[in-house]
Amino acid sequence: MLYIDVMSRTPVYEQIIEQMEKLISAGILKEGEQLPSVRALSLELSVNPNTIQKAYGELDSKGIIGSVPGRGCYVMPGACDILKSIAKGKLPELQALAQTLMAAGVTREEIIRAIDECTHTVPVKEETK
Amino acid sequence: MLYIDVMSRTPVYEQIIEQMEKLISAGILKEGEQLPSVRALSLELSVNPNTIQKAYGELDSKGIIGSVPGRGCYVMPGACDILKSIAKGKLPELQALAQTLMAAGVTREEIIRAIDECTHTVPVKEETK
DNA sequence: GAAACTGTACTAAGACACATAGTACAGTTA
DNA sequence: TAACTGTACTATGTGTCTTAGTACAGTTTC
Repeated sequence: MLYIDVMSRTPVYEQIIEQMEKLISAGILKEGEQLPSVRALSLELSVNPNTIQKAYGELDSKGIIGSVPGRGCYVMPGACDILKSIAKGKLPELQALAQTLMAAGVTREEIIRAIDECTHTVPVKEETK
Repeated sequence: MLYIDVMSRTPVYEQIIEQMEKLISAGILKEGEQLPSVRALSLELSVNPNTIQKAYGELDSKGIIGSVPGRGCYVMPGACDILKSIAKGKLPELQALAQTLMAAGVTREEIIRAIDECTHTVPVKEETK
């Protein structure tokens, strides 16, 4: 379900956050659905329970998941809306990258073509098997 | 000439590298031109000379600048070409970001509009959120 | 030649984030 | 009661980044 790259410069807990958010945005983890427990996921990913807890804690503070002591963690209703507004907040990051590329001589068309290339093939919506 | 954000998560030496590369791409630092000395820049930016040396060392190993012991560091001829090819190598990074945004519900048009917005009006400056 | 610059190469130390390890406690469920 | 759940805490190890200090060799200028 999740894949951890221990060699990556991005911390493990952030990788977990990013992938959980993608699963929720994609509808693979539905609103109201229960997440794997801290201990179960730590075993599955071979990381420390504290690392999972840190990831879950941040998702909780964002309002994306809700934690119920004794019961478990659940995807909050409205999580997708929150994720979309967070995503819009990341547009400046994309703008900065685009600016860097164009300053180095990459053209607007090359950038847009690259975006179209990678987003055409993503099967987030039509999934009827 | 350069601005360091000590609160940033990106290391100081990387900030120096990025900004030097932008200055070279923009033609503000021309090929063949001499860079400020390690010690002078360390005083100007209030960082340790070792930090400057680390930045210069990486720029050197990329072939963007050349170091001559006793004389100084100079922008290498062909630096802009190298920078452009490095920039093209960063397209996957931009693709990944675009994919994340679109997976969260941001539309292709919103992304392209954001890119056009920032690249039309901003010359070479950097804008950190 | 001397002085003042240049880049370069070390070692040592501190700060900080990340991750692991272990323990403990309270709430929920079967 | 037993087995799960989240949560909190301390301690420890590790790696990167940064600073500090020293030293050496080459170049330039006077």
